[in-house]
Amino acid sequence: MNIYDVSKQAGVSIATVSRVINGNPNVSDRTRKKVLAVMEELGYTPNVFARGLGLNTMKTIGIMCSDASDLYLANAISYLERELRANEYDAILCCTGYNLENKKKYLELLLSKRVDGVIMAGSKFIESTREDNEYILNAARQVPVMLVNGRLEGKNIYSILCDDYTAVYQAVTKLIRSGRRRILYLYTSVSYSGNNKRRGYQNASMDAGLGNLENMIYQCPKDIAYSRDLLSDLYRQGLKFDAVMTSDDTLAVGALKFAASAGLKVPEDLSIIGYNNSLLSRASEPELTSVDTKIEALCTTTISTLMSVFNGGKNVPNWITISAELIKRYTTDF
Amino acid sequence: MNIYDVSKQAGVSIATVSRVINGNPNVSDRTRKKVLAVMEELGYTPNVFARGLGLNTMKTIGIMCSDASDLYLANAISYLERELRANEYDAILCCTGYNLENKKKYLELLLSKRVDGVIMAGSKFIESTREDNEYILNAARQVPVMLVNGRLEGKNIYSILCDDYTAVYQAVTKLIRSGRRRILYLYTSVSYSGNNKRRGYQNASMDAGLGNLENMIYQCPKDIAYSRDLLSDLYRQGLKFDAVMTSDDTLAVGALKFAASAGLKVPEDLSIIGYNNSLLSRASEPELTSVDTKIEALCTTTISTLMSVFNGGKNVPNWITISAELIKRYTTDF
DNA sequence: TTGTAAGCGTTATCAC
DNA sequence: GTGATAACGCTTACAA
Repeated sequence: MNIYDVSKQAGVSIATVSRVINGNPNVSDRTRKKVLAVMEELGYTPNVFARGLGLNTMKTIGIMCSDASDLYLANAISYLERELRANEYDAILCCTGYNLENKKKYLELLLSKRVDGVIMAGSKFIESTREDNEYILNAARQVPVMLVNGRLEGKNIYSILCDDYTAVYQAVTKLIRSGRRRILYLYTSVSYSGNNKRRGYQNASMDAGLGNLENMIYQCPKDIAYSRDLLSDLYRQGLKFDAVMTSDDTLAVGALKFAASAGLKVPEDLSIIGYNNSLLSRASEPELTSVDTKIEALCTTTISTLMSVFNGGKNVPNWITISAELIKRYTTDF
Repeated sequence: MNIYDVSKQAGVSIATVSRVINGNPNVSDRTRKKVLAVMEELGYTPNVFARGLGLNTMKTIGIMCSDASDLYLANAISYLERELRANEYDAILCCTGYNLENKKKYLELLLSKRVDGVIMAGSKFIESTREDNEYILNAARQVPVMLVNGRLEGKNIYSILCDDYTAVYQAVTKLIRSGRRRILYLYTSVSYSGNNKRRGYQNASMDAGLGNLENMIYQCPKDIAYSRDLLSDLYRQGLKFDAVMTSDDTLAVGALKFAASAGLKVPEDLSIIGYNNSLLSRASEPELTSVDTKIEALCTTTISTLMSVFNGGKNVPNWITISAELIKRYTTDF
């Protein structure tokens, strides 16, 4: 069942059938209807491989993410896929993990599959040295590369991010204004986004005259139990703190568990702010005040930008920032 | 840059180059090395579209899921993708939502993309009438269809599921043995898996001489607040219950919130059991006793089964069941 | 508006 | 072992 069968049955040439398939206007209505009818009758479906060969594209985008089961990334994937499909693109999913060599390998793999573009979801794809980011710059020579919540300058590379700096700055400022003085900052990892959050924390406390609080900053694996135990340890060691700002809801839930175990009241004795406004922020008790990082807006913007690139749009911005929003719940008293 | 360029440069025919690419043993070591060297030198990558055209496959599997941001499905997707990639298959992700027409449309779409197989992740693809499942039977005429946690009999259809019946039966039996008599059952939706859970609940209470408890069974949207409010309403209306068995951790978290608001102690006044052993079961306070439904095992089994089908394996079972495991935490006192 | 024919870059079947 | 060469099913100039 191919284009020849259809053309024969419809009494036209394959070129005409092809025109009908591709919506070419240079076909008489009568012919178009006839061909369409035959296609329907024969249950004909164009062969996408042959099509890909001729057009050198299969309208497919590679989505790379470190871990599709991560709450934040799972949401991102869901939105990205929805938007891609709305634009008639398929999404090939590629979970890379966190190892650089694997990320390189998988990017190569996607390119060898001739995807029309690559989306890197999450901040874990940008390394600290220029050399280690070379693989992305190289990829961008072949197809547009979209960084959802990552930042890298380069031709054909587009960064769409949340304004994490301002988000944390404002959240911490609110904590300070509500009377908190010893605010702990817990973060999971260093990345462009991670650095911005940290800067937001430090600048907010500097601007409020509390110093940069270097000794109030702690890294912690993205794990509830780790976070809880880290805080318990610090508490036992005598560190005083009346608030915890985190870079992820997971850590905030850990802080909540620490508070419960230490007999601290939230938010009276300990205020806590989460990040990402994930499901966790509504599952915990009390529910977390958290920063909504606007994943959906990030994703829709990513895809619309990508489509602009495909449509040859001039002046497509390489760097788009979206504002976050602080969602107040019950772990803060402002 | 194509196979002709390589063949010219290497001084062999394209047939030989093709043989090298495809690991055909009928090539002398000397020639193979030569060709490999030229491919390397020229940075040649085979064109997957041409390849697909010739082989009529691009080693791609369509993964359908209702919602990639759902905790359970996000995990499933993550495992499925990992296993597919380990077998050198790509995964095209397709989030369908819950509407039947959309599910049909997307399945059609995937088939028109000539995927080599379709995986339906989650129990939401099987409808209650034979007629509404026809679209799956039809698809199975073209490619193998794998149902992860769904059940449908048919040629070329493979169901891999968790033994939900036994899981719930045993969990409820434990509740009864620990002294609970008025056990509420909260479930999110009817499906093959949903029915089995419900049967497990009913049979356990029947077998324990507590009757079938028809009036203790309630449906509730998969939402923390809904679950909390439903229980609050029932409680206010005077319904007595000393335990809640749920079909999903989300509902169990809602039960926890209800307990907190009603001043009920967990597990003393109210025992709660969640389902799926998701992140939520560790984020809540106290942490949920929950049924681990072995998603990973389900997914690895799904892919290994699919590979057996591709390899022409005879006697590939159409129905595989995996046992769940009850994870005891702090919302039960057994 | 329609048809002819030349690609597109492989794989696979023959010969040799 | 290796090389011609015919598929594979489409798109797209170029002609008519």
